[in-house]
Amino acid sequence: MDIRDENNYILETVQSEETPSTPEVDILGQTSNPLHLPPFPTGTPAPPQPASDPQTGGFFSNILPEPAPPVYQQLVPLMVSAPAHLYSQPGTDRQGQLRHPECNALRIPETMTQYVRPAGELHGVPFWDFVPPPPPSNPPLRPPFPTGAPAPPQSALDPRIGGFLGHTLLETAPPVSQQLVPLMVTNTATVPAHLYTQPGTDRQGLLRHPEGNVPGIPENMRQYVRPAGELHGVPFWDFVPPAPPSNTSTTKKRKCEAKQDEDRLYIKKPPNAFMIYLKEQRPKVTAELNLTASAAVNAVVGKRWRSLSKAQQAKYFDQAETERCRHATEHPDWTTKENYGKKRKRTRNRTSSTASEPKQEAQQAKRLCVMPAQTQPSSSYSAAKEPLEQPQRQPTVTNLRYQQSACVQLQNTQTTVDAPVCQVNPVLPASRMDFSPSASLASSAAPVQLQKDAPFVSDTDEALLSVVEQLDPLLTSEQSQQPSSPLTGHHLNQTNPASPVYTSLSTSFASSATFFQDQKEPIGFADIQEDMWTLLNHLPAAPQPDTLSCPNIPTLISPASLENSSPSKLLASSVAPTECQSTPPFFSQTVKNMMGLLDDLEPGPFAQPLQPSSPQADWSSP
DNA sequence: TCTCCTTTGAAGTAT
DNA sequence: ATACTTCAAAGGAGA
Repeated sequence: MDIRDENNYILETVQSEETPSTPEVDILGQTSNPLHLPPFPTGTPAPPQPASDPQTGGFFSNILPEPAPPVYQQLVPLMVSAPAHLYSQPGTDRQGQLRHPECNALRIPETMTQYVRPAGELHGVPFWDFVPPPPPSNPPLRPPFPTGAPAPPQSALDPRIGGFLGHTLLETAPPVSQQLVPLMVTNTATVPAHLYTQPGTDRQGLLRHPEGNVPGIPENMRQYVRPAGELHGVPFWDFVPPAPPSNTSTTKKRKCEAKQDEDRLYIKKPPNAFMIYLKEQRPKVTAELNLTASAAVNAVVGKRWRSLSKAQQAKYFDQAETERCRHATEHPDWTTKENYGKKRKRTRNRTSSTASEPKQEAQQAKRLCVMPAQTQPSSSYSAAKEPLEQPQRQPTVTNLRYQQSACVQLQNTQTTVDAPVCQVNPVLPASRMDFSPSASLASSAAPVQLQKDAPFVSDTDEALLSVVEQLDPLLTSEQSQQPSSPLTGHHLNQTNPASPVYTSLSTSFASSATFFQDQKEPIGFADIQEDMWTLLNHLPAAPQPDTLSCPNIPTLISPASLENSSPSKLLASSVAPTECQSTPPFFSQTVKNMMGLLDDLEPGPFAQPLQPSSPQADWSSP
């Protein structure tokens, strides 16, 4: 009789007979289906398999006796071997089952002894194997395999651990320093070395015992393992805690621990998105700007990072997430906490030194908001900040110096479309902007907004950043690459450098234009478009351009359509959202046109600095 | 030789 | 919950 007949026999038996529920067979719920990966236990019990599993045709364990492999094959020993107390702590029993008082093992009921036979011992705990069922041709002398057995434990292909459990653990798992959870150790770190390999094969290319097909434990790893027992004659290992120091005196113990701490492999943090970007951009910036100082290079890269769109940054966030997952897989127990204090000298020195206090304050202040004194009436300081976030430090005499110097720098610094070091109305770069209509209105209507990231720079910071700005023509060109584009910082400053709308427009327009020139996908187009329309609808009437270059849609813009048309109407009429959404290059052209319109605009309301006390300024009425 | 500088983001600690 | 701190990379500069 072939296997198909055997399966039919078992299924028929399951369907025809009401199988008794025997919850005592905790250990017997292991699937022995050789087609499945061996469900090596990891200590976390999986929910029971539903009895109506379409794949198995019934409760899993009901067909267990059928595919149980002969023990001598040793192919999947763990599929049928499990510690009886797998899911219970000594002295407890969630299932209310009888247990051996010493080893906490399940007592095998008399009626079940015919199904199992000893397989070996691990840590003195007996393991059992299923006994192959009788030939199906005979009438069922024994009752069908009882239901109610638990589902198989988790697969050994735990994504946190990886493929070959024993191999991976030996390489990456830290020594287990205590045996408080022996079964956890056993379940995760004790594994038959040949679990996933056939005799004579080795996916990992490990040396193996010619008979037991066991990978040789590397010499430098022997200190971390010790024999745990044998199943079917196959040795199992446990990770062991590092050998305790021979001298137990506290001092020597600490020294030993310190030594071990030093010797322990230092696992670095996985890089975040910016670090990946930094690593990628650093050589480019170094070459382009002929910079050698890493600090300056990093500052440039930081600016470029902020100028990226969310979509462009997403690539690096994805990479960072991948790195993070890989890191977690390789070092499942590692946390960033382990590296704390390893590089703390710098901060310790800094905080302990009074001489560096101004710099500390400058560093601290860089995280805070700045309200420039010279470009903003002093009386408006409180008014400006009142409804907004309060700086963490009042402008005392000490830090006022930095505040003022920062403002001097504002005038001397060639303003780019990026957020300057210190600006009247800090505006987020386009990449950080919320392009929702509400946010757009809010940003344009209440532009005087204290921004946490607005730096509060020191003299040296200023000097460095000033140099950086001068040394980074690429950034400026990147953000206003088009020679025809009027949206250069210089031009905007001529119009009104303090205009928040212009800053916002320049930032968002330039970034949008650059973005859409490079972007192959219309990511976020609708939002940006909406934002631009919102802003344009609040612009004053402007001299009409003679022509509107829009080669992609010549029929949409006729001379007639230009009559009595505001820029917003022009754009609204010329740019159909759905059309643009599918044709980003067209939108890019539109952005250019919008820039042209902006260029031709009179200063209008921007001639007067926006009063911070009137956040709901009506831009449509000059 | 060691620390700082400089950036952003993630994660930890402190309040 | 929020603010603050530390670390990840890099290499020159300065103590």
